[in-house]
Amino acid sequence: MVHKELKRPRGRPRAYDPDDALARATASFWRAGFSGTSLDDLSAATGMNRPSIYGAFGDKRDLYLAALDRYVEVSRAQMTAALSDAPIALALRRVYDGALALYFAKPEAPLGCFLIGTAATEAGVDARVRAKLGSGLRELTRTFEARFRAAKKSGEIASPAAPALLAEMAGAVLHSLALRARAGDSRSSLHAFSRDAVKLLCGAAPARRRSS
Amino acid sequence: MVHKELKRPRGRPRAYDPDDALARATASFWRAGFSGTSLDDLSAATGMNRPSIYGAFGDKRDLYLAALDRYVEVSRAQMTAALSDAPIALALRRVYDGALALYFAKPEAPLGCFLIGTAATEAGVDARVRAKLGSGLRELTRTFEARFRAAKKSGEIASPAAPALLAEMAGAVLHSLALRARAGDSRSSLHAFSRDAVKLLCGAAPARRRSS
DNA sequence: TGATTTCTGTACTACTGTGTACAATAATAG
DNA sequence: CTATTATTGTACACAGTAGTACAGAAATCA
Repeated sequence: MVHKELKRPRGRPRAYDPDDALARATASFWRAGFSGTSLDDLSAATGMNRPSIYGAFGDKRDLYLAALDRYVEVSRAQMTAALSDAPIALALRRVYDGALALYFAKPEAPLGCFLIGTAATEAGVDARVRAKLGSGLRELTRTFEARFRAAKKSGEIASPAAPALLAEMAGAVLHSLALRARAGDSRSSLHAFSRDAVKLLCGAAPARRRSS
Repeated sequence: MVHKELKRPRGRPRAYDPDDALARATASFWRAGFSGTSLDDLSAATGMNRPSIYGAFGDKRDLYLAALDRYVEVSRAQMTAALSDAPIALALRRVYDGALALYFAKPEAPLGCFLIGTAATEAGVDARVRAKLGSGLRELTRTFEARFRAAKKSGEIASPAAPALLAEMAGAVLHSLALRARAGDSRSSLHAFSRDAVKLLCGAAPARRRSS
């Protein structure tokens, strides 16, 4: 963001940063869901007045869909980074640690995963949300599967289970962490669960570090 | 329709069956969530007019909390029945099959689990909902754990993993099924996943599977 | 400078949603 | 039959909500 304004557009400049505003709108939706968040809430959170919101993002539903897209994109990037350049067990631990850091980012109330915490409800009435939720989750599973496949090939995995199954199980653990975080389970208990789950899925033997 | 009434109360008789009305209200909330369901929706679904709803259940939030309680109660009964009097692998398959039957009960749109589909969102803003969601999920895990503990004792389980971990994993599979059902995954793919997961958790022969 | 463009802020409309007042209704009790 | 009690149905009050019209403001362009 150093060299940003190469050419300023014609009219009055925006009083907000679109990406920052979308992040703040996401945070609002994250807390209360789509239906539970009003435009006044969004206006207060983003600092934008209503006409600016409409001008920038369209109506409330468009804004929510944009927030979903952004979340999926950020999650994918974070997960890909966590999974690369590490033994499978460490990689999985990094994925789960990163997820928990996100789910417990706000100290006042645990949020869990944005998709599970808000899109799952909206999926019941909005096919577009359901499609985004489904594709987001499936992509996540595919990413796990690719990593398990590689691990299997390189002999990291003791379990005889197929990579596709291990990927679905690893995804299930992530879903469970997300849900239970929002349900009020303690971070430490979820952390412990994630550690044990990794051992179970990757084989009880420690990958490259002493087992604890 | 008419049961044997012991003694009719004094005033004008109710035009509705409270338990049936609660079930119908649950179905409405299930589709659109708490905030997405209006009192007009609830009135139409239950056949009760608004004052009758207030008289019978209190306000909208009270009604939703009652729906949650009812759902947890029904789920517990169904799960307990599925887990009893069967080898662990069969018992787990019955639990998952029963869950999928519930999640896909409506042909027009997959609903998934009522808790995950609606309470997870509301938990972000309502501590009572969060508490009910949390206790409901934990009780479920405890039920799994008791069954795994018994299975371990009787030698049904090959895996060296602790019953508590296996229970959390079995719960995670259930959470994942519930979520993915609402996200639009096919029933058959979820059924296949549940079967393979049971094999993995109960320590049966490895499965060769393809991703779908 | 003045014209043009684009965004901002206020105010407003139209609608939806929750909760309630009150009279009518349908039963029982004496 | 009359009094009493509990529920129903209509109608309404009132707040919240989504979306928009329009004038003013802040920039560029010629």
